[in-house]
Amino acid sequence: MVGSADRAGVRPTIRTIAERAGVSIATVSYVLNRRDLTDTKVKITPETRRRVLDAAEELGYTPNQNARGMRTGRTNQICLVLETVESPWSQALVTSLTRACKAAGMTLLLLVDGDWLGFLSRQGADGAIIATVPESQEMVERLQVLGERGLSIILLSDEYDELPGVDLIRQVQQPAVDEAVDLLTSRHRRIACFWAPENAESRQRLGRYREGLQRAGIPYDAVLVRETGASREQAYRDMLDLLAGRDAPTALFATNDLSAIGALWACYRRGLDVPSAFEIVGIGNTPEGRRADPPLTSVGADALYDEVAELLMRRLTMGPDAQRVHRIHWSVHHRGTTRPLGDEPVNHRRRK
Amino acid sequence: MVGSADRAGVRPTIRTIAERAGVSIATVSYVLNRRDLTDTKVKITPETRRRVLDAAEELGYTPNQNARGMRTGRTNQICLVLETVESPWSQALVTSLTRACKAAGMTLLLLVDGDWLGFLSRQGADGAIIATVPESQEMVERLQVLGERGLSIILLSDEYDELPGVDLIRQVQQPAVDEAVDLLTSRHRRIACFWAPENAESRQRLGRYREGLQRAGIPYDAVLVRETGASREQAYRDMLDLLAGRDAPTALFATNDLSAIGALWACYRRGLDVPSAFEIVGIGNTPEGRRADPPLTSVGADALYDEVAELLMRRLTMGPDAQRVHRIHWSVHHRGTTRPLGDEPVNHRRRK
DNA sequence: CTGAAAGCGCTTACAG
DNA sequence: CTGAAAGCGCTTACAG
Repeated sequence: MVGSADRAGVRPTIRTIAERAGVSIATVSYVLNRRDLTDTKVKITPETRRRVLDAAEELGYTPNQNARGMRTGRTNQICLVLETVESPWSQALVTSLTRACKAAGMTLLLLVDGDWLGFLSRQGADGAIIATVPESQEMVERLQVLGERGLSIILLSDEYDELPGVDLIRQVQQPAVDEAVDLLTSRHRRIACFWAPENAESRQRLGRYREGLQRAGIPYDAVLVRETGASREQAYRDMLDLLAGRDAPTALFATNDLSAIGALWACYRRGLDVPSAFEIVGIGNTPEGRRADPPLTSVGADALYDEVAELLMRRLTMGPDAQRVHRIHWSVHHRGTTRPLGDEPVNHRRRK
Repeated sequence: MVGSADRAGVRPTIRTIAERAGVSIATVSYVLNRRDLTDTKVKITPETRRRVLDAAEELGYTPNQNARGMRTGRTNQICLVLETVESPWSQALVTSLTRACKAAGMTLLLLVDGDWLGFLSRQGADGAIIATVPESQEMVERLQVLGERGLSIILLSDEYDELPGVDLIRQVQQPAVDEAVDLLTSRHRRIACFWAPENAESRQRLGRYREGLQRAGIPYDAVLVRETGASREQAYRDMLDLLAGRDAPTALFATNDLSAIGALWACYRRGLDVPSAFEIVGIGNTPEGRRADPPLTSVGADALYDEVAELLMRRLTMGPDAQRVHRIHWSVHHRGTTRPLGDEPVNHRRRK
């Protein structure tokens, strides 16, 4: 004697369970949400509880998130918005947040290059980490509105001093970036720069490179500056090209870790030892760079990824507080692709 | 004279719009869903339409996806379940699906290593591509139930002959893998193998390697077989180690493209030319491998990623059809890390 | 100890 | 041309 809800193709609801267990839907809801165990005002006999649980089990019941979300306003979902999934930076963020969400019993949803603002507007998540740059001022405003309506939003951006309604993670990059450039200019006169024209941060870093050269009295040479993007392969090719040319560089300032890694292979391919014959500095301080051989010297934050995850969890549990702008200071992480500090300058190889 | 819904922190609903525009909520819904333009039975005067649209605009209205989803049963979301976001294989899938979803006006959600079954059970998406192996038989059964209840599911797996309720994409790997092994054994006697013990497919490929050696009468040498995982870095180190040892290999059969790429760098670092002095075959036919220098010879499907995307869209628009098992045949993609076919065998380098 | 009922924000068949 | 009303599947304050 099966009810209509037993037909294949029909999802069981709490009503189906209630019928089968011979109780009201309220009782089913209480049992399923363990309200009878947590709230002293709700009392259910163990026997009723068992019947409900058994019925749910037999029917293969799973709650309808849409209904639940509409009622409670919560989704138990976190949204991470990424520009690409291919950068080591994104991957580190995914790793940190996956761990944090799992521990908190939440589901992490990645949104790559899609209509994330629409998704969030439609109540897709309780919190969001925006690791892509909003394309327009209007998007920023809509983001703020969402934040003011109660969505926990963390924006990773240096573009704004503050943004009411959202948490802003600002990275104080410049001092450390300048320090890295100065390190190279103190040891080299032919320093290549790899950058990504499509990336605003990379453009700024190119600016720091140029100013650094100026500080050191080194003339700017356009040949040494290559648009590699954030690509191992293009960097590899450009580096081969540079090394084959006359008056080749002896060091590289790469505006992202991936292009630094690509350059590293090119050095090996040409039999150039790093760091004794060639020095490389990357930017981002990514796990990927740390795994290179030798590990990449890189400018970046210390523990950005975990800090983001921690902030999100705090917001979700405690709500916003006064401190909504978070400054993360960068530093130079000296590793294997630069020689130890205090090393005397190498004799600059001149073909002339 | 602002209504209560104008307060900050309160989302406007169609009711708010209706009040402001002086119409019923039904009219608002019709206008917002363009029913008045598409359904001849619904007629709204242009003037009313304008009033509704203006009110929605002023209030910053966005539909509540939970309510809409509960009513319609649709989410307009697609879920891609991935084991990791770091493999080139995953990335290629993300690229293809992002494009397809965008074109179809759907939102692609990535779920990495989370409770994807729970997410799908709770009606999180209209369709799902499962590119991770379900951990238990029970999960497979739950997946089938979801499929039978109307969720469009595509499972990428060779573990099952068929799975009622879901679309199965099976990859016919073996003939092509054997062909690649035979190519190497016809030219080399010292052939390394890089594999990933945690990966079932990789384990099978190791089996094909061993059988291939046997076919060619080449003794199995455990020294040449390394557990590199799917990691550039570990493969790089293992390859350096192998090349430094006595009786070094002259070719590599890598069970995934990433480890093949890592080995390639190691060859360069050691000054070994590829493919003239060392040949490498990877598996996966990934974009990442194609971007290597030289492009990696790799065994894999031709256009797997786009085919998956296309199948999904077909299911979403037309529903399931009789053909629910899809076989994709692999082949050997000869590129730059192997010498042209027909080349005479190289003289095997022996240190002895 | 349990149930009837309201209501979350939508969509849509139906009535005017 | 437009509106009143039912109902999607839940949760929860309230009444017994």
